[in-house]
Amino acid sequence: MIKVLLYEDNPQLREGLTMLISGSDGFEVVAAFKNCENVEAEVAAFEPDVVLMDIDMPVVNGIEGLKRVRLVNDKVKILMLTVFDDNQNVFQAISNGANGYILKKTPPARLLEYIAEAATGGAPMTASIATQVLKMFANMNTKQGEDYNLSDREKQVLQLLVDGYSYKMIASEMFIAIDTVRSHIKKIYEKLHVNSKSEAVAKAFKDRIV
Amino acid sequence: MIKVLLYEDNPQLREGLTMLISGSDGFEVVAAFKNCENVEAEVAAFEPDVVLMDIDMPVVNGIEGLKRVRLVNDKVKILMLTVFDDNQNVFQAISNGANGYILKKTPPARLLEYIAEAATGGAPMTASIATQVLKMFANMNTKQGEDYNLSDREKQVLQLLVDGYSYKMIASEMFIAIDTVRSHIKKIYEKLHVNSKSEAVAKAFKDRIV
DNA sequence: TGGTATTTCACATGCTCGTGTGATTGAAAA
DNA sequence: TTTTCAATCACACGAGCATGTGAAATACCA
Repeated sequence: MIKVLLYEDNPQLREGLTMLISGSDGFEVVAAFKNCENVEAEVAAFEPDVVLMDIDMPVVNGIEGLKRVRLVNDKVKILMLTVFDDNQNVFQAISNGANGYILKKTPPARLLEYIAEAATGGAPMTASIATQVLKMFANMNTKQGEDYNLSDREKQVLQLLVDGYSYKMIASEMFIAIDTVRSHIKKIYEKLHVNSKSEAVAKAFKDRIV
Repeated sequence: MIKVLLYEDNPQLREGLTMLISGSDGFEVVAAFKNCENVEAEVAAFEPDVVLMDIDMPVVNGIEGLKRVRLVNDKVKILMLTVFDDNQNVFQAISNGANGYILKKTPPARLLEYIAEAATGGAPMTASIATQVLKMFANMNTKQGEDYNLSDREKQVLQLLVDGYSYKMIASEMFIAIDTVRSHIKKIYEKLHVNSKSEAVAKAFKDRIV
């Protein structure tokens, strides 16, 4: 028996979902609330396997509720439920440890499958959400900045700069004269269009040169 | 009719998959190869809707094949196929624009569903993979650095340092004396355990203070 | 009410950094 | 073969930065 705890502000939908879930073999709604004001206590009290959490709720919304639960409980599965596949919310939900993210327009039979999948450690997602997640993932690892055409030696110097080395330290680390370090750094500044050590370091981080 | 292009080094499995897919209504294997040596040309020639790409192949593996296709074609759907839900490969595949990632142990009926889902823009994933993806996502956004107990004023100064301002510029920007800037920065260095501008900037980036 | 932390400012010293100018070597490209 | 460029080193100057010491006003907490 999969125990479900439900958060949904719309009374009709709350009723409907409760009837759907509790009316199905192997599923049971242990409680249903209209917002997350006391979500920590409620999760602790009812010990659900899966929490179905609407995102758009008054007073305390679903994302906030998710955060609150995760502060004290990493085990319970939390399925976010929403009308829109809004980019920002998806990101927020996943970053905060949601186990799945499904749209309200999901057909009832599918919803039950998703709940079961979440209960067994899966990560059910509506197709459009899954696509979004992959795209976000791909994007955030693609933006390795422009190629500034740094030579190998210049890259080494920049790396040491980023690691907090002074000119003197770089010189001894690389077995070259301090004036050579200067001349490398001068070229680096030209190529990065900066004119100080700290700007170069900042740019190295921003553009993922290091 | 969904046109599938298949890459799989194992002859038995290649045959089996071809028969399964081509034997199903609405699906057709337009060609099958044992590695990705000429994947760009083959994708261009056969114009498949979905590419089924094994990861572990000799000569040119699936990840490399994925990269090659994505250099010239962002439209075709690419479904990665593998025996292991190996963390590194999943990450690589998704970062390089794969549309889905499924395990070979997937039952035949399910495989066809997944292909269809990929063709219509979804992102089919085996449950264990989906879970991994969410965890990776959650982890990479959780490491919000320690709290160094910087005061508001100190945070402002640090922000300006990161943006490449000199002491003089910070002073005029904040309407305070340059010596005040110095004293703020001295405190910042103490709190961050650094002793230079560029180290502070680096630490600000690393620990997401900015 | 007194300790603590923040914010403000001042003066001084010495090292670090940015820049200018110039030179040599060796390897790769035209 | 000449040109170009990366890498190396040198000297010098001035501005910027790190640090030390000291102090005063404000605010908050116990």
